[in-house]
Amino acid sequence: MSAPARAPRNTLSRDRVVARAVALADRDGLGVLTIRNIAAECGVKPMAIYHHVANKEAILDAIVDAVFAEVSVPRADRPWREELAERSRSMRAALRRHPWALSLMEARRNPGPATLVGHEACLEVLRSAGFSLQATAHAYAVLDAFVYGFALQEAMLDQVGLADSAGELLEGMDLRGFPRMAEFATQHVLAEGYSFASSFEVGLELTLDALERLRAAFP
Amino acid sequence: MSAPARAPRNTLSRDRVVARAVALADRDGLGVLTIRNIAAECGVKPMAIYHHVANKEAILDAIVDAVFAEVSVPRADRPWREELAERSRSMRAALRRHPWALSLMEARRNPGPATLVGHEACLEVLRSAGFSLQATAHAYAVLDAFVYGFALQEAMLDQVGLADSAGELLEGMDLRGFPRMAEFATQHVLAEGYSFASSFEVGLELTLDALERLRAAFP
DNA sequence: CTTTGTACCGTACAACGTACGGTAGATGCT
DNA sequence: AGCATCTACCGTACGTTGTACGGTACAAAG
Repeated sequence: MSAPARAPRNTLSRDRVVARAVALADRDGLGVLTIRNIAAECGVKPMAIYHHVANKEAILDAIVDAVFAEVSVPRADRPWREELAERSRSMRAALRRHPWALSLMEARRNPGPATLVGHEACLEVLRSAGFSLQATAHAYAVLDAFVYGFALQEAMLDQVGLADSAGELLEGMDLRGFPRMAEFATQHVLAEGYSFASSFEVGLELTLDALERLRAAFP
Repeated sequence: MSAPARAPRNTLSRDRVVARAVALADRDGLGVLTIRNIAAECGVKPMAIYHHVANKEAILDAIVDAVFAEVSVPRADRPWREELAERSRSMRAALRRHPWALSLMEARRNPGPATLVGHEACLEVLRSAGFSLQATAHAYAVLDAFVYGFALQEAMLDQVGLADSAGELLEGMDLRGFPRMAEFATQHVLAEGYSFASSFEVGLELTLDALERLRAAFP
């Protein structure tokens, strides 16, 4: 009789654990992201995980940073507006691929390398474009607020089930007493070609316009 | 011998459970928000909770709505810009009093009455101010994105320990290789009178300016 | 004084994170 | 070749979680 199914050696590594954890969260949500499930996803028994990561917190830190690693890093030698627009689109796309990242981000304590590199690059772009320290602070705060906030709203809308045929949303929710929401739902949301996402580009351009004004206002 | 310490009747109610849960989360964070702790906070044994709420999910739904209930509701018979500014400030303040609310919001499935009332009022304000349905959709998305996103950043900064004397932050973090962050930290963050919060008013005004443009652009 | 309904409680269970110690396969030394 | 050592994976166990199920005591009603 051979030994009872021990995994071959070196099936695991910190990076593999993190990658499988990301895949698991993408597929089934944060709720099933348990050490036992991650281990199973890696084809390994639970306690094997702990030889590659300190604890579950470290995994959460790592998968958040993995999301940031997917975001395009802006370059200071090209026009700041296009670079920041591209990074913003890229960030929103990443947060949409990994909707669990937002609720995790808020509670993380340790930034992680990809996060830091991204911050550094954005600061470099703004400073190189002639934003003062004041203007940079305001600009970065305002732009990130828009991107994070928009992604958060998209995540919330997903939950509330706008993914379902929006007609059903109407039936399920009782809109008596909410005439404006009813109007909005029937005449706008249900209209041909509506998508919440379309507000992103509109808002992004307005926000970038605001940054221009910020640069002038805080020289 | 009398019975072993049974709580007097009617010590509990759904509202009391929710209120104690909010207080507990404010004091010690989401991590300790367990049924057992909530029960203790209410002076009651764990299973008593379940006679007033269906399950923990229902409590989470309820405390999120409790936060929204603290936010000022804008009035359509006054200037839209001031009303929405006031609501935005009020929302940010509420999310700062209850920083756990943001991470919860993303995953909530059932809006709750205060949430719905708030939405209705904002739509009413915009529509009454002459925003078209298109403009209203974009405007509401952009404004809420800014407010939620700003609050999210404030929550993240709290976690990363900007609350500590910012000098310590610098020592703890290794900023070699991140010259712009170093510059930013030493010359701006550490400067007299710096506060991240000051970007809120700046961003809010810019965002409200953007709404004006939106109204004109989508008639 | 009994009946009934409601509000609180005790116990139990499956699933969680993880401490602790064990074991097997690879590697290095002689 | 034989042995020691190191490393990577595993089994067991403990405390804590949400909550199903059934019990119990108090209040009101008849």
